[in-house]
Amino acid sequence: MLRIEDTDRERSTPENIEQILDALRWLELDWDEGPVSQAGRAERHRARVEELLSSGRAYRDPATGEDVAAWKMEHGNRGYHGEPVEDPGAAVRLRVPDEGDTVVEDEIRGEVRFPNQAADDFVIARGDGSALYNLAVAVDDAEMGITHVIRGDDHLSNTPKQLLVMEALGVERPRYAHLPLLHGPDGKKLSKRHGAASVQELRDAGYLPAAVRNYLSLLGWGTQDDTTIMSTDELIERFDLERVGRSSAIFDEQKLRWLNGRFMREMELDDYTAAVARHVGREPDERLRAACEIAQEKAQTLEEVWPLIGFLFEEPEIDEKAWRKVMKDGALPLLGEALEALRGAESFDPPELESVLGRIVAEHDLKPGKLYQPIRVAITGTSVSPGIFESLSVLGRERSVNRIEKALKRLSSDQSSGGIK
RNA sequence: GCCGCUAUCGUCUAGGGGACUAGGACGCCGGAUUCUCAGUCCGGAAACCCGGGUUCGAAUCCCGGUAGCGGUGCCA
Repeated sequence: MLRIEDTDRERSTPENIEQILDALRWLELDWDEGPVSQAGRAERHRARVEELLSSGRAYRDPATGEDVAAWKMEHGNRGYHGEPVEDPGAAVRLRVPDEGDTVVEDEIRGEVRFPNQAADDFVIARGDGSALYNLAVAVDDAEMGITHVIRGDDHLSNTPKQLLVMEALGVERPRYAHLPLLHGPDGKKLSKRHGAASVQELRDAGYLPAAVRNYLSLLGWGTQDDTTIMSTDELIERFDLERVGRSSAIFDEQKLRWLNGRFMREMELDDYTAAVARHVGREPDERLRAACEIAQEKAQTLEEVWPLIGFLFEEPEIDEKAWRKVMKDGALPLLGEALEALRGAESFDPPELESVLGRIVAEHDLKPGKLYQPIRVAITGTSVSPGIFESLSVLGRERSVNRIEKALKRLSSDQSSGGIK
C-alpha cells in the first residue's frame, strides 16, 4: 500500500497530491486509495498526542532548539530530557528511555541499532497541538494497517523515532526496507538543478515510461547475469528486494538516453507514432506515421523526433551554417541535374529515387555526399535528417521539386553576387 | 559535535574466502559499415578508498582510519 508522506497542512494541497498522482499515472503504476483520507487526519493525530500526554509517555516542554543545545553543553553530548510543565501552549515531547537500543530490523540493511542514550526526547506536536512528521507517520501507518514501509534511506534515521512512538502507543510495527538514495552528478541529493530530476521532467524530456522504469530499477539493483534491458513484465518477475544494494547511486541521464533509444527502436510503428503524436501535440495521422517510420531508428527520445521530421510538415528554416558548408563547388549544376531527374522519375519510391539519383553520382564519379548533402539542405534546411531517399519520398514530388527550385534560385543569385562560392 | 548508513572502472553494477589476469552496461577512444546524423558490428583504455588483522590464500571476513551521504528543527 502506498502512502504519500506529506503531513504538512500547507503543502498537502490537492494540486500537490494530484501532481504526484499524475506522475505515478504516467509511470503506469497501480495503487489503491487508502482507508485513511485527508479528512479528519489532523484530529486523529491530536487525539493520539492527548493519549500519550495522559499516559505520561509524553510531556509538554517549552524548550526551543537553542535551549536543547544549551542543555547539552551542560549535561554532555547525550539525549535531551526536559522538565514537564503545565503550559498548555508548550510543544509536546515524547519520553525516550535513557538506556538500551531502539532496533530497526531492515530488510535491506539488516539490524540497525540506535542507542537510546544519544536520542533526544523529540517533539511530536507543536504548541498548538498539531502533529509533527514522526508522530503523524507512525499514527497513519498504524491506522492504515501498513505492513511494509519501503522508502528512501534518508528515513532510516527517523525510523527509531517512529518506532518509539508506536511503542508508546502500543501498536504493531510494520516491516521496513530502506532503499539507497538517488543523487545528482555532483553526488548531492537529486534536485532541480540536475536537469530532469522529477518524473514530470523525464516525461517532458521525451522519455518512455517503460525505459524509465527499466533504468530506475537498475539503480541500486542488478541481475546476476548482467541483463540490462528488461520489459516491465520481466522486471516484475526478476526484481527482488533482497538483491537491492545498500549504497546510493548517481542518476546518469546518458544511460537513460541510451536505454530509451533502445526502447524507441523496438516499438511497433503504430505505438511509436501515437507516442510521438502525444508528445508533439499532433494527430497520429498517416503522414505522421510515414514520418515516424523514417525517423524511428535515429531518435533516442521523443523530443528528438520532431527536429528530424519537422521539414515534412512545415517549410524548413535554412540552417546557414549547413548551407555554407554544403552549397559550394559544383552544387549548383548538380542540384540542377537532380531536379530534372526527380521531375522525370517514374515514381517517388525510395528505390526508384536511389537509382535515378545514383545515376548522376555514377556519371560524374562523385562521392555520394556531394550530391546528397545539397539536396538534403535544400529540402530539410539542415545537414542532418533521415535517409535522403526516404525523406524525398515522404515529402513527395511536388514539395521536393519546389524546395530544390528555391534553393537553386538562391544559389545562383548568391554566386552572381559573388557572396558565396 | 552526536547518531546512523555507505565505499569495485568517470557512472550504474556483477562477484560475498581459491573459478579474478576482477565480468557486464553507459560514456570515452580507435576501426568497419553508410548519403548526413544516428544506429549496428568489432577492438581499446579504465576500478576492488587507505592501514592493520584473521587465513596457506582477502575485492570478499574483522578492526581502525578516511571520505561521501543522511538524520539530529515546534520541516517532511
